[in-house]
Amino acid sequence: MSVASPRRIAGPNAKNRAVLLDAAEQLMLEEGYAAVTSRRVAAAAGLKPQLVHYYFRTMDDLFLEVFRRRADEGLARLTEALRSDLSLQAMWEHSADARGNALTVEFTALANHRKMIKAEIARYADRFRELQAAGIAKALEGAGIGAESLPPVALSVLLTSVSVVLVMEQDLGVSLGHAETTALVERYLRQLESSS
Amino acid sequence: MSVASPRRIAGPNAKNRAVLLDAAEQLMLEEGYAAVTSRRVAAAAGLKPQLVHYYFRTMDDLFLEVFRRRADEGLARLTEALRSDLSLQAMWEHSADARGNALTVEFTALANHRKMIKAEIARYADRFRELQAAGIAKALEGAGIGAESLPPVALSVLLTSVSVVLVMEQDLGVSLGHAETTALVERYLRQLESSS
DNA sequence: GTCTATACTTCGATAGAC
DNA sequence: GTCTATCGAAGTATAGAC
Repeated sequence: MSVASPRRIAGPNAKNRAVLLDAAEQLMLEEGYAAVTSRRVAAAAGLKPQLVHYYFRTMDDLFLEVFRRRADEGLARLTEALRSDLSLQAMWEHSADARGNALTVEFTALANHRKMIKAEIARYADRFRELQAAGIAKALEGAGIGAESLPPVALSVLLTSVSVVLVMEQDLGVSLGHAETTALVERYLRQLESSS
Repeated sequence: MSVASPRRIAGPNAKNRAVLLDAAEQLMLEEGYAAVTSRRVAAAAGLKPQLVHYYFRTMDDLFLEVFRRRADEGLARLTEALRSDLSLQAMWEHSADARGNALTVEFTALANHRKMIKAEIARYADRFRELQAAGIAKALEGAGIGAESLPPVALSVLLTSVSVVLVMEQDLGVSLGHAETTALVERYLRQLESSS
C-alpha cells in the first residue's frame, strides 16, 4: 500500500524523533500551537529545520504523533489506576493534572484549525470518558448510590469540566473563586462517599 | 501623546472597520485564531490585504478590538439581565451561549500565543465572574441558602466550567454524557431554588 | 482620508547530495 | 539511512500615490 509521497522518511525509532516530539510539546504548552513551526521546533531541538520533514512527512503528522504519545500514556495511566478500586477523591486528583489538561485545551483549539486532528481527539475523549465513568460507577455503587439519582457519566463530565477550566484560567492569571470551588467539589465528593 | 508609528490610520468609525472585525471573528470561530491572517481576513471581507493594516496598525490591534467588542457586549448583556432578579436557571441558560463560549475558548488559546491579549482577557473574566457571582448570591439569598454552605462564586465557576466544556466538546463532536450532565445541573438548580 | 505598490520575513515542503 | 540546498507561497508591515 502506502500511496504516500515518494520521499524517504526516518524509521519510527530514530532517536531524533523523540527529541523533536519533546520540543514540539514544550513549545505548544509555552507559546501555543501556532508557535509549533518546523523552524521553531528544529531550533528548540538543536536541529536543522529540514530535518523535521525528514522525521515527519508533514506538520500534521508531527502534531498527530505528539498527541498520540500523550493520549496513549494518559489512557494507560488511567487504566492502571483503575485496576485498584479508586475513591472519587483519588479520581478527582487524577483529573487535576495541570500539564495534561493544558495540552488537551491546546489540542482542542488546534482541532479547530487543523481539521484532521479533530477525529483523533474525539476518539480519545470518548474512550477516556468511558473509562472514567466506569471507575466512578464502581465508586458510587460502593457507596450505595444508584445511577438514576446520579449518572456516573455526568459526574465524569462535571469533574473534567471543572479541572479543565481551572487550568485554563490559572494559565490566564484568573483565580477568582478557585479555592471555593475546589473546596466545594472536595466536600461534595467526601459527602457522596460517606453516604454508604 | 501617541508615541506610536508615524503611519496614518483610519478613524474609529470608518465603515470598513466593522466589516473587517466581523470577518475576523467569523474566521476565528470557523477555523481557529491561526486562520486570522491579514490576507485571509481581507479576502473574507472583500478587501485588499494591505487595508487591514490601514484600519488596524498590527494584527494584535485587530485581535484586541475583536475581543473588546464582544466582551463589552457580553458584560452589557449580563448587567442588563441582572437588573431584574434572575433565577438560577435563567443564569444557567444565559451562560450557555454557544457562540460566546466558543469565542472565549479561542481567545484563551490565543492568549497563550500572543501574550499581549492575556491581561485583557483576565480583566474581563474577573469582571464577568464578579457580576455573575453577585447575581447568584441574590438568587441564593432569596432561597435562604447561606454563603457558608454554598459560596456564590463557586457556583459561578461551576456553571461556567460546565457550559464552556460542553461547547468545546460539542465542536469537537464529543457528546458522551452531555444530556445526563445538563439534566443533572438543571435538576440541581431547581432543587436549590425550591428549598426556600 | 483612503488605498496601492512593494519590501522583507517566515512558512511548509521537496529534490537530491552524502 | 541521514541530512543539506533551495523553492514557491504566505505572512506582517511600511512608504508613498491618489
